[in-house]
This record gives sequence, C-alpha cells and structure tokens, in this order.
Amino acid sequence: MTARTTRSWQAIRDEVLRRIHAREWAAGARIPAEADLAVEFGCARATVNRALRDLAESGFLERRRRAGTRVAAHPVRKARFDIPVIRREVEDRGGAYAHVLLERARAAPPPGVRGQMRLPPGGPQLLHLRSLHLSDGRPHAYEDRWVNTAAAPGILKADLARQSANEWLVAHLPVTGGDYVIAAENAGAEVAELLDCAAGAAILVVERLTLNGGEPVTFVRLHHAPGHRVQTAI
Amino acid sequence: MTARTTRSWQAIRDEVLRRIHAREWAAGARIPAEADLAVEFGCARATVNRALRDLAESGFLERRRRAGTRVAAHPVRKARFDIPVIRREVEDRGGAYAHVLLERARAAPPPGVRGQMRLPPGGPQLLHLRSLHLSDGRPHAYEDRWVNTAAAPGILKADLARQSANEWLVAHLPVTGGDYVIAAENAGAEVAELLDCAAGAAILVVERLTLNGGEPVTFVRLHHAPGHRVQTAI
DNA sequence: AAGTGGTCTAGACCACCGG
DNA sequence: CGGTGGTCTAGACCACTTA
Repeated sequence: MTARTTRSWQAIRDEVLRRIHAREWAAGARIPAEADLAVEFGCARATVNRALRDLAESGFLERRRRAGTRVAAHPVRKARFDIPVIRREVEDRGGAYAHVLLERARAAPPPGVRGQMRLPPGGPQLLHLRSLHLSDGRPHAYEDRWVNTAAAPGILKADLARQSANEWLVAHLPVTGGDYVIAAENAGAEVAELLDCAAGAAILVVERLTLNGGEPVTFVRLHHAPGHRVQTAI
Repeated sequence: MTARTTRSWQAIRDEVLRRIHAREWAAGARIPAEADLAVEFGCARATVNRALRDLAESGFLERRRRAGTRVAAHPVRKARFDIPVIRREVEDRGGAYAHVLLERARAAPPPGVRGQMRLPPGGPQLLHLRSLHLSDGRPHAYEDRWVNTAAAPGILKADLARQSANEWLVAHLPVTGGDYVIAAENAGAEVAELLDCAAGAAILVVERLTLNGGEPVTFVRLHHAPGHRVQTAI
C-alpha cells in the first residue's frame, strides 16, 4: 500500500531530508512544528516525532523545546565504528588468532598513565600487562595495558596467558564510558622488534580508557602493525 | 513521583542494563518478550520497546522478530565520532584557520583512486585539488582531493581559493554515504616539506569517500601534521 | 501456524524555555 | 504565559521468521 508507505516514519524522514537537501528548508531555518507536519503528512504526531528525532540524532536537525526544530546550520557528519575484541578483529579478517603474554607485574604507573586514568598521584600500584596479539603467527598488535585492580580484583586470579586481559575484562566488567584516541607514532626500537618491522615505521596507535560507573578500570595503548587501517562506513 | 520515574523508558533501559551486567540475564540468553516486561514494569509495551531499541542500538541486545531479544554474546562497543569541516576542527581547538590552494587541475586519476571512487577505468577526467589547511599559520593538514565533476558540476565555477572545496561540497551537496579510513604512514619528502616536519615522520592519514545517492562525489586523503589525534568518547 | 518485534494511532500530560 | 518537543498509554495491525 503506497498510502501506508508514505506514512511510515522512514518515508517522512526521507521527505524531510529531501527538503533539506533541496533547500526548501534553508540551513538554520525553522521548520514547521510536529503537529503541523502530522497534519500535512496525514499521520500521528508520534510518527513525525520518530522521523525528526532520527534526523536530529544524525545531526541534520537541531531540536529544542519551545524553540522548535531547525535545520542544522553546520551539518556535522557522524561516523560510527565498532570496537571489537582483538581476537574477533583478527578472526574477522580471516586470520588465526593467538596472543603472547610478555609481562605481568604489579607496578607503579608513570605519571602520564596515572593522569590518563584520572587516578590521584601516589595511589596504589596497578597491574601492568604487556602482550602481543598475533594473526596467523605474525604480529598484529602490541598491547601495553594498566589495570586498576581495585576496580577489577578478580583479574589477579585469571590465567591471562590463556585468555587475554582484553577478553577477560570484556567478559567480567561492564563498560559505562571512556575515551578513545587514534594517533600515529614512529616505531621505537622495542616496538619495531616486537612488531617485526623497521624502526621508525609509522604505527597506528590506539589509546583506550574504560570506565565502570565513573571508576577507571583499564588504560591500554595498542600499537598496530604497519599497514593497519581502521575503517568504517559513513 | 518515583512510580513515574521507574516507568520512564530510561529507567527501564537502566534496569535492563543492570540485569545484564549483574548476569541476571546471561550473555546469549533470551530475555522476556516486550509484552511480559511491560506487565512487569507496569507500563505500555511501547515504552519497553523504546528502552530495548535503545540498548540494541548500543550493541547490548540483539533483536529479531519471532526469535525474540537476546543479550549480545559478544558486546561490541560502538564509538561515534564527528567528522567536522576542517575549518571548524581547527577553530574548535582555538586556532585561526586559513587554507592555501596548491593545485587545481583537470586530470585523469591514478587507477587506485579511480578504484576507490568506484568509477570505471577509462572514464572522464576528474578535478584534482591539492591544498594545505593552516592553524595559526602552521600546517594542520595536507589535502589531496579528487572531485567527480559529473556529480558536482557547480564546483568548476567556485572560487576554491576563497572557500575550500571541503566547505563548498558540504554546503552544496548532500552526503548519503561513503567510507572512512584511518591509517598511519611515514611522511614522504613532499608531504614532509608541506607539513614542515621531518621526512619519515609518522603521519595520521584519513581517507574519505563520499557518495550522493550512490554516486561518488569526492575522494580525499588528508595527511595530518605529526601529533594529530582523533579523539572520541565511548 | 503462531509468537515476536516493528510500527502506527489518537489522545493526553508534562517539562522546558523563549518571548 | 503559552507553544514546542518529550514522553507515555492502550490498542491495533502487520512483517518477519522460526518452530
């Protein structure tokens, strides 16, 4: 039924998007209220609301009570990408996954790490883990991780040579927030040897801080082997 | 009113999330149907639907008709980040923005670019643009862009020395999809000179393909100055 | 075939906040 | 103050998929 189709919230979303792109509704301008659009499209206001809410989430519209809905003046594209467990990242690319635990020690983190983890200076020691993730036996990523054992006491009893800290944490602790940073760095001598590449090679570095209810759980730096790409669809 | 609060969709979402994290509902297990939860929470099914739909979007639940709703076996964190116009990226960091158009020519793209743009071999020439984005007069990013003039004819008349191609395209053409890739590369001699850094320095490279209704519009490679970080909150 | 999520409706109340 | 979006309800029909 076309009549039904043109009343679906997706159809309304597409029509609104068309008007934005066609400049029928100019950037920054106010668009009709939900109630008016509902009359125009011959549907319930909730249906219009669903469509406009979706467009607002995508960054095309800005909505405020009383002030109404406006076409975003500076449409900011938003991209989403997944942060999988590394084992899955490797396996999804068709590689056989393995990992090697290089170091496991309780230690005081350098001030920079403590700051990144939002922990006060002079706090307790943390669990320091260094490991190598392999794809088909070749280095995929080198991981340097600090774990706040106060937030994850159980990890002290885990066999991290069998199950990587990455997977243990995902399986045992919820993540309520954190930070994610991507940068490029030249491989130092140690990283170059671990990743079996030339010193100075451009390395994609991912830093990740994860929080559980505001409490810092772990901070990890992942050095990916040269050529690694983070990809996402817009 | 607490009774009202506990019936809001956010409250239901939080309670469901709590049960997942508390293992009351195990990973991979099926959870009660919407109708049952609506009875338990004393609310309308639409309210439960809103909560569960939100959790599914966040990756905590997997929903399928008839099969029901399950706790995601491998919770995949999803991060969102903004793709702003470069001018805004610079200005948001407190820099004064400027840009320099280095080259503007019609040319045949190398096969790799044509492939990335999903254009057939031997097609028409494209508009090739190279420019430098500056922050407080210092290099911020070097841009190498190809524009499919068949999809954006108006750009041939634009004064791209005044308004960057980036902004012109955002202002004149909708974006319906594309690809986004982040990688690390060693600076070659040309890039090093343009970005005023040492040859071989690790450079964060962003490749972006944008489509308009399935038609390729532009493919751009952005080489960011050393030290650049792409950051997002999880 | 039937259970489940996806969506729509018509109406209602409310929170917010601009004029 | 009053208009606007945010949300909730009770009910309904439908699409999909699996048992």
